[in-house]
Formats: sequence, structure tokens, C-alpha cells
Amino acid sequence: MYKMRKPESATKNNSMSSSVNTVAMGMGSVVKLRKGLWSPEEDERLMTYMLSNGQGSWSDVARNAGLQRCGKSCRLRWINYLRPDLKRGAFSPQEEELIINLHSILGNRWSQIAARLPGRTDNEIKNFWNSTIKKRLKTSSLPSDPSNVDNIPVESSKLELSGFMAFNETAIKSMCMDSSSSSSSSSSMQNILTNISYDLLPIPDLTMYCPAIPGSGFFHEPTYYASHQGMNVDGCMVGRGGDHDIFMPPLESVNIEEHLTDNERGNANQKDLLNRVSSDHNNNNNNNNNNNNNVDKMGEWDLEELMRDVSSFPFLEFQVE
DNA sequence: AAATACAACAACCGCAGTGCA
DNA sequence: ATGCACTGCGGTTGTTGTATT
Repeated sequence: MYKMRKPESATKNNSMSSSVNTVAMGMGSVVKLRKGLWSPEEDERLMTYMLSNGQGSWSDVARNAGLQRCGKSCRLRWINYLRPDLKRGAFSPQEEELIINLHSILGNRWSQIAARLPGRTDNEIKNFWNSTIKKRLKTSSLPSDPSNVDNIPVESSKLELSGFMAFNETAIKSMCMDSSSSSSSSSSMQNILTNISYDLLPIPDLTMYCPAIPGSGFFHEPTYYASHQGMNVDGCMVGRGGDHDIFMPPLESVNIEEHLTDNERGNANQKDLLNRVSSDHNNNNNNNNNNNNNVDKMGEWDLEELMRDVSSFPFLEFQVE
């Protein structure tokens, strides 16, 4: 079920949902900055601006698009709601499973998790986790909450998770905790993975996560990613699995849009996108699954493909040094 | 029908990291 | 070296719709 808020007009400022702050803008001018829910008019302005000008400085976006919002608010709205590649609607069971698994490695690094779920935002995943999964896990029959690495019993080297085997406990903890040895969580993860040698961890432990990572050279590449060279350029090979080398792309956010050419970006049907904005606002209870543009399709197809792949991968042996 | 509780979601806030002058 | 602006992230709060009493 996907609930939408009742839209409100940009012209009225009622209640907390659209308060107004005044901010000095230099040259003696004062601009009133709106806060709270976005109106359809604001959405359309931002969408139109972004589609025709692309992303620049967010404060410039706010100013140039004629929005009485701070840049930060514009950024958030674009990333979490208006972005063309967003997949809307309920999380599929596969996505849910993926989130649980990724969370067991990455913890609350929502942006990192989101980077592995095409079309989903960190905010969306975070909300989903806090409102749904967390409760479900709490009431489930699992002996401990897999989301909390601290709860993993010392004796248990493995944790059964939804039919998959999770990483070896040590590896999981290292990945989650190792922030001192590197400047970023991504390189931390890479460090861990590159330090895994080949005799201890069963390969399914690793493959469980690889498919979630766009650009992994591990499986036959989804054509979408394969067609955008450069996705793997910075990837690092973390191991070999039989005939397959295992590539981990950098764990920084893999932003699909960044890899589109200008033409490809332009091909995103602007009319469709604008329609989506207005239809979202018009249908309070709308998820956009009916809106079968390629952008929406891509995420679904990708996930299904990945889940198929993981189920067929052979078992191998890995080891933590 | 009204009141209340709950779930789901949107958006804000504060902080940290980064780049630049 | 310092200060500032900008960006991104994660935690938190507020709003709204729905279910329940």
C-alpha cells in the first residue's frame, strides 16, 4: 500500500506542513523560504528545471527554478521523490530480503544499501526498515535480531537468514565496525573483501550480496549496466569463483543517472515524468506501477535477474585471513 | 459517528566531510 | 591554517490515512 499525502497548493501556507521562514538573500533582499510539504506546483517547477538544466548547485537550483525553498530541501525532494529513475510502490519480497541481508553487512548505511537497490532511496529504505522490517524481525522466531551485529552469538559462526547463509560473523562485524582503518565505509568494505582468501567462507556467503551490487562482474551482466562502460572501471576484484572472477564495484553510490549520456538522459520522456508528478498528486493512493516507462521497468527486471542468478551459483570455499 | 491508536511516509535537523578562497 | 558554503547522510519528528474501539 502506498499512501500519498493530500496535495496542497503552493499559494497557501497552512499549518506546519508549509511554514515559511524568511532568509536574507543579499543585496538587501529578503526571500521567504517555504518549509513542509511540497505542492504539485513546486514539484512541477523543480522537475521541469531539473530536466532541462540538470543538477548543479542546489542553492542555484532553488533560486533559478523560482522556488521559495532552500537548496537542501530541493535536493531532498528531487532525490527522494521526483528523480526519474525512482521505482515507486511497495517493496517486493526479494527487495525486502535484499535489504535485510545488506543491512546485516552494512548496518544503518542506508545510502549504501540504497545504492544496491535500483530505484529505491535511502530514505525509503530507512522508513521501510524502521516501520516494517524491524518489527517483523523482532517478532519473528529468529533467535536474535540479524540487523544488530552485536546480537550475533559469539558461538555461532553463521546466521541463517531467510534461506540464505549470512557472512561469517567475524567478517560481518569487521565490515560494519572497521571505520578506523580507512577513511570511508566503502574502502573499508573493499579492504575486508580483498582480505578474504579462499578457504573459509562458503562462496554463497559472498554471492548473497554480490548480486545486489550493480556492476558486479560476477554474473552475466545485466545489459543495462553492460551498456554503460565505466561502471566497472573502478571495481576491484575480490576473488575467483570457478570460471567467474568476482568484481566488486566501488561501494560508493552507483548512480545510474551518472552513467547516462546526455542523450540518454534526454530520452527520459519528460512528458511522462511530468505526468507522473501530477498523477501522483492527483491519486492519493497511487503507486506508479501502471506507469510502465523504461525507467520503472529497469529496477524490477534487474532485481529479478539478480535473484535468479544467486540461486544458481555454485558453492565454493573462502577464507578470512 | 467520534475518538484513539497505529502504520506509512515525507521532510526537517544536525552533523560531518569536502572543496575553495 | 582558517572560515565558509555546499553536499550528503542518518536520526528524528510530524502529518496523514486507515484500522480499531
